[in-house]
Amino acid sequence: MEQKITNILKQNRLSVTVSRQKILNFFLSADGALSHADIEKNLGESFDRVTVYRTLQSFVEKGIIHLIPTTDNSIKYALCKSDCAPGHHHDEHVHFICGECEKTICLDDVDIPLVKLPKGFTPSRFQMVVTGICVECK
Amino acid sequence: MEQKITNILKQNRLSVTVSRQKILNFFLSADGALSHADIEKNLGESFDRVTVYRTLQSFVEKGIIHLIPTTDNSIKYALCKSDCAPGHHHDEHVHFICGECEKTICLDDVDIPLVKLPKGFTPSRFQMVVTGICVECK
DNA sequence: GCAAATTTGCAACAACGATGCAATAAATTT
DNA sequence: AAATTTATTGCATCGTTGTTGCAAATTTGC
Repeated sequence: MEQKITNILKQNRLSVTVSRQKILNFFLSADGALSHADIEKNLGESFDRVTVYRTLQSFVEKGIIHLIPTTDNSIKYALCKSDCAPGHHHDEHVHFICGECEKTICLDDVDIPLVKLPKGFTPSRFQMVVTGICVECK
Repeated sequence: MEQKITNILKQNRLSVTVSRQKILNFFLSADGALSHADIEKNLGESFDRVTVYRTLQSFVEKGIIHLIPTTDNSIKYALCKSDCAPGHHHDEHVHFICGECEKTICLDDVDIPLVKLPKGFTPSRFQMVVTGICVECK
């Protein structure tokens, strides 16, 4: 586990630091998407807010995690599947936001269906968010 | 036009005030989705920030406008089609965010395709965001 | 183990959004 | 149409979120 985390960081040409290891570890153990606040809460007082922000930024840039669109002015991050590469994300799955537990869940097995756009629109990325009640909450 | 705006407000049991009229008018004349900042910029110094926030909130509650999910921690609002009702939105169309001009466009004619969720998930709302380059930008 | 390159923490700052309360404006009543 | 009730606005204030510059501390490569 320890080794796996180090490998992921090295593969992405990121220095292996304690904060990056801890944050990445938290993503690997978490079941859903995480917000900045979730991470800070989990890490306690060990790191500065700024460090967390910068760590998340670098993870997004390297394609280790991806952003999930929300309507509530919050940013959520989730681990990318292994076939994500810098600049080229393969997170083309549906995200589910539970209105009860507020968790954001990656439905890795649910592909985003294709849609036909009007003439002239060139899509580069499709994202789909479903709101409702998750399995756990009922 | 003046009359149309007043009617919309009255139909939704909202007092007809200058700020609400101006903001609603801006939505009717705008082609894409608007952020709080867009609205403040457009209105100039005429209204307090708080008034704009509260106006947008009440419009969302009444179903006059709806929220659009974004990944950049900003809130965008767009006019609902006429068949929106309080609590029951019919904004089941695709939203397009242009990476060039940064505009968010409602593709009213593009329906969100149905997806089959895993057992136990009860969906209440589907949203789809496509990023890319819009007609205007190329 | 040492020098160069990164990363971290701190301080300060800006933007965004919420709330309580008094002043103002709109809707109702008579 | 004036008076009363009701709803909205503006102001002050506060908290959260996210950014930037810079010196101190770590990591990396040798």
